[in-house]
Amino acid sequence: MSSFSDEDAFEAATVPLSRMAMAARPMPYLEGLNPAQRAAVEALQGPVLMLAGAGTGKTRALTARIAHLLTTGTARPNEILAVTFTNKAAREMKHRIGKLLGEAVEGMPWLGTFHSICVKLLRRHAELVGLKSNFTILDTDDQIRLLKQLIAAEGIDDKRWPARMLAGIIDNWKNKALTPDKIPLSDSGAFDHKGVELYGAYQTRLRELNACDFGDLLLHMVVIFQSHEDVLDQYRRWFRYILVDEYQDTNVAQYLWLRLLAGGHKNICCVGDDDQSIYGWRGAEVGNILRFEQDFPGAEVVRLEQNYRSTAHILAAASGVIAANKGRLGKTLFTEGGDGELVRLIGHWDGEEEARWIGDEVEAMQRGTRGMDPMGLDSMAILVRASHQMRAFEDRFLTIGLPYRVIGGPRFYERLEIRDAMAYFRLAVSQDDDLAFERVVNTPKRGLGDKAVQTIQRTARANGVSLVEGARLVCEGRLLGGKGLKELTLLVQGLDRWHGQVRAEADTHVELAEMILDESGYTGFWQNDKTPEAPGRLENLKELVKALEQFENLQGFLEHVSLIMDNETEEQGEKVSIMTLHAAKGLEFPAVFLPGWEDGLFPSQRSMDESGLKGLEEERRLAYVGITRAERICTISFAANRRVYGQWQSALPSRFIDELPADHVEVLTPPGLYGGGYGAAGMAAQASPQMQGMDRSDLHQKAASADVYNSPGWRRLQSRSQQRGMSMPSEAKNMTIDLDAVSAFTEADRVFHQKFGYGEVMAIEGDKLVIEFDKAGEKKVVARFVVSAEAADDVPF
DNA sequence: TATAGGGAGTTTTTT
DNA sequence: ACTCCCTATA
Repeated sequence: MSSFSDEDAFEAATVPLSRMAMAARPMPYLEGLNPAQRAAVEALQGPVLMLAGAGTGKTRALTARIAHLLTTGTARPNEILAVTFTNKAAREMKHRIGKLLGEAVEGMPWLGTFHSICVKLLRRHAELVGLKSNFTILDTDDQIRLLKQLIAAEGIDDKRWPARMLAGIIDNWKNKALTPDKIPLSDSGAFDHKGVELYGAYQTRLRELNACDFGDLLLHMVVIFQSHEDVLDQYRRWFRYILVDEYQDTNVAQYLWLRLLAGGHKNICCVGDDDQSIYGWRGAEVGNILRFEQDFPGAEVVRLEQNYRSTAHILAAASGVIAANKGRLGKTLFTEGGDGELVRLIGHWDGEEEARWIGDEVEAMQRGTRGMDPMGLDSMAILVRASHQMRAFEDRFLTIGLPYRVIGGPRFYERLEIRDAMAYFRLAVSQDDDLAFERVVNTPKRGLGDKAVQTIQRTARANGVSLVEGARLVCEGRLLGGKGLKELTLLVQGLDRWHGQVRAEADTHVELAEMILDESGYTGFWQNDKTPEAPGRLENLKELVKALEQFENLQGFLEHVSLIMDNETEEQGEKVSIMTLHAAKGLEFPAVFLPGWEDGLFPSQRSMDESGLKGLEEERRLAYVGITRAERICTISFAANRRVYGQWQSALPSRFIDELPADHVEVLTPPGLYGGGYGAAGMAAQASPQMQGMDRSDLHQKAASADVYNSPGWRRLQSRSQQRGMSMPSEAKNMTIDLDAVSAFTEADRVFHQKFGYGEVMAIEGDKLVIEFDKAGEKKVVARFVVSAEAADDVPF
């Protein structure tokens, strides 16, 4: 290809041609778009904010927009910068663009996550921030280990000032695009007044190691763009059209990065939903999306409000909750579908019963119930606020043999065995990788403990060489004793051999990887391990080697792996999904269960304590995200009692429950309330209320015990149900709300509690009683859940 | 050097 | 209650 004018000629000839082509070329991707989506697709020039409510066909509009840019000849694939947050979203988008345009579309090289795009850019310009282009990317573990060393070097007590904390502080600064010299005075007290200094030391150390952490990928690029106008200009011309997904999740660094790149042509289209901003705690700034019109004057704002996912009742419930937030851009979701089922609300005695009920309900829905078609387990999901809530469900589902799948959890590449294996690969590629050496020097056990490692470090530092070189010197100088010396010599020889193989490219990199894991003794280490996890770990190692096949060589693999490996182990089989609300964002299920709606748990107390109203509003958005995941059936539940950190605690229903619009909610009666919950009547009712063909109001009449009904939240539900013409259990209605429950007891009283049985009052603390139970030990219990022992004797449990 | 037991922490999570 | 991490101890 001649260096000039092929491109120019192409350009000159194709502009008019492309116009003609535009008229002629079919645009099937426009078909079936609603007017708002179509507007968002066709507004190609200038800044556009696409406010896309949950389930409004955002990805569809976004991919159609890209197809439109390409089909009309407005941009070529490599001129479009399209950014997502996760690899999954990037893959999905690639896939869908491919489908829209047929196989003809050549890969979009600049469609990817913020991080993967920044890595590509940073490898080109690494020298501008003092790195070499083959820098390594540290993950959180490496980061902590490094910081620990720096903290120790400063002589700081890492008990009071843990490395994790410093890592968090530094991450926050990086999220805000603050380099060590830019930290505001107000932050100077951070980490015992040593934070800023340590941050500086950390950055220096990273540079020495030719490494950077995840935050640096963005930060370095922002610094480069800010200080090298020529580089910025180059990319401004290069990326003629910019698209951003999940804009409400961008942090300051990402925002600056985008603004710098879009600064020239301002052809930037940001897609997002301020109501689904749930990542404030990791630096996301809702303000970015709220400010878009100020940042880009004259921006076109398109609202996608027609929802294709949920029934009208579900949308109304979600809208009712989110309406309590202030400072929203405002959207009104609507559907052309039917009302569907009311959102179901149910209170339970405790968390175990809640899990039991949901398990039964899942099975009932699987069979088909109340005239509804049977539903596959894949169609159902349980969404919890915090991962520890999953346990109750796992326990329950295990006992009843209900297949489930937990989404989330540790990422593949974060697993111990994967990281160990990677460290060996890293060392084979580059012997300068001190962090990798530290990681594997005694894994598997080689009798090289702290003392040996210190000797190696001292030797390395004294000679100004890497740890591998230091180890070599230690071996030559026989600075270690018998077994350790022998093992270390073997290790160094192994490293040299593998490094030689990498350079010689004698074997395929897959064979080489297997050889390294084998010869290092790492595979054998897990084969000899008798813990139950060992087989799984070996399996993971196999998968790692398999993943290698997709790359040219080890180097290529290492460059990308930290950014692209994720949990793509697609388990087969029909299973109910259990995951956190955060993990559920972007997903949808015909039936969704939202358990644990209790104040303190959801909204999370910690979130409210730490971030006040802002925190509460983010929790509310989380509730909104949860409800809008449901297509047809949405079931919200709460428990009056729950074990928290080993202590039983009672809680009130979530304040979000009050915000549900009554007209769209149906209050179900908890089976556990019949006949005391654990007696025969309770079990019978609980087993299958629907199957027995009982009307709910019949069941209501049978309710006997109703402590849950004493909570203010339940009383609000009660009055609401009555408005809706439902009848509450007569016992519950007549039950007096005994606000002075505590005063009914004195120390040494014999009492009875439904869950813990008989016990003796030891002390009174506020509205709680400290009770020494005969069987369950000492517990702190809210007084109204306790009756005197004599009274209990009269009730047949 | 390996391991048992004390102590502290315990929302959410991507890259 | 449970887990992780560190330290004292064999």
